[in-house]
Amino acid sequence: MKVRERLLKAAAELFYRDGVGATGIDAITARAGVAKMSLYNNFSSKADLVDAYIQGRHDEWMELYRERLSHATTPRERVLAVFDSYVDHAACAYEWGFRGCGLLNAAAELPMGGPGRASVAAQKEEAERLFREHLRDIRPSAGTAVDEAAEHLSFLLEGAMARAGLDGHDASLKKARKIAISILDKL
Amino acid sequence: MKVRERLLKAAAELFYRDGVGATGIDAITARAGVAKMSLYNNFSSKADLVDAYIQGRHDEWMELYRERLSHATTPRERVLAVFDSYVDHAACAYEWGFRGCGLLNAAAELPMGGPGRASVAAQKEEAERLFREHLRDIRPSAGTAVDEAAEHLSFLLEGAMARAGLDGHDASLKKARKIAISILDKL
DNA sequence: AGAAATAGGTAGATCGGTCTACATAGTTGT
DNA sequence: ACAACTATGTAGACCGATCTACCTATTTCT
Repeated sequence: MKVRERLLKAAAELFYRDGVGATGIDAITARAGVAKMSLYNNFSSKADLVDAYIQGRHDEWMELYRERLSHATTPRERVLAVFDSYVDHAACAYEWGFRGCGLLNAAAELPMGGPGRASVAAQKEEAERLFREHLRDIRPSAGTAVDEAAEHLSFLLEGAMARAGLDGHDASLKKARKIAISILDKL
Repeated sequence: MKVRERLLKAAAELFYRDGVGATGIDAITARAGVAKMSLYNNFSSKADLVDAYIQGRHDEWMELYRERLSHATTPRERVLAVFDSYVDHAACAYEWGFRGCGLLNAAAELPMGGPGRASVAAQKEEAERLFREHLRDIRPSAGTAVDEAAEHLSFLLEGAMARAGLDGHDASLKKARKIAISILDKL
């Protein structure tokens, strides 16, 4: 594994487990088994590494979602695939101790105007957009009702993830999935 | 205003705006207009101050909720009072720049086993408990349906707060309140 | 008088970031 | 074939700044 990948992997683990601010450069390079200069040969700064971490988590989730999507046959299953991808991502984090959505946790530490928060916001908007598209396949005639339902599902999912992070397990996420099913039933 | 209150007020502003880890004690004492030693005369450590900050935010929210509750006449209005108290708390934060739920943001920075995370989790459980009690007044006969609806509302509310924090305004919270009304209609 | 708060400094660690000196491996020129 | 060059990485010292926490001597308030 190349140096840059080792750095990203080590940073991802430590940023998620201990937080961005609490993780020092030395801890990252030590865990990656890499010289400190190698970090600055691959990233211009710690902030740059943080941005790469956020982008990496987004890509990681998208891959999990696409995998779920490929096995979904109905629009309803495609809606639930978003929930399942969140559960899958939570399962990935179990080995380091589940602490909720890494993107939301990182955003909580980032300053208001920065690119990191914007990336996290974009991921949440994308999840809502996926809901909206699949819901439109279920009820093509509905207009703003679909938009509201997509927002509803997004809030439900993100709230369950926040609660799950506090609890340290994904039970809330699975309950939210059940609630989502009953929402789809009433749609 | 006494020294301890000035410290708590300054800490609350800086912890919320910049995050817990990024805020040094010098910044807190400077903003409070207080000597550095006064901090350690009133709090045993920064971690102790952080715990007091979390407790203070919880109390602050509870007061806003009780104020809303005192003007609610029906169980349905008491359910919505929880949403309104969140909107009220968000409005308090506008002068420093709204960044979402201060408790969730703080929890994102706190280690897993500590008392801070437990306090935050307890606040979220309390909000869900309030939902559950008021819902039970609406539908006393229902059993697990009420529990599920309370969880549903909790996830909806927390998710909307998370999204609102990323957006920097409380529009999502107000949309979640509308969705909550339609949930109550279908109950 | 006595308690509480003040200003300011100190200790010791850690932070992000830079720098030098050296090792290794692959490529190039002759 | 063999030396020279380049790219990449390592180990570790080093920088100024900042961090938490504690200490002392002085002033303020009741």
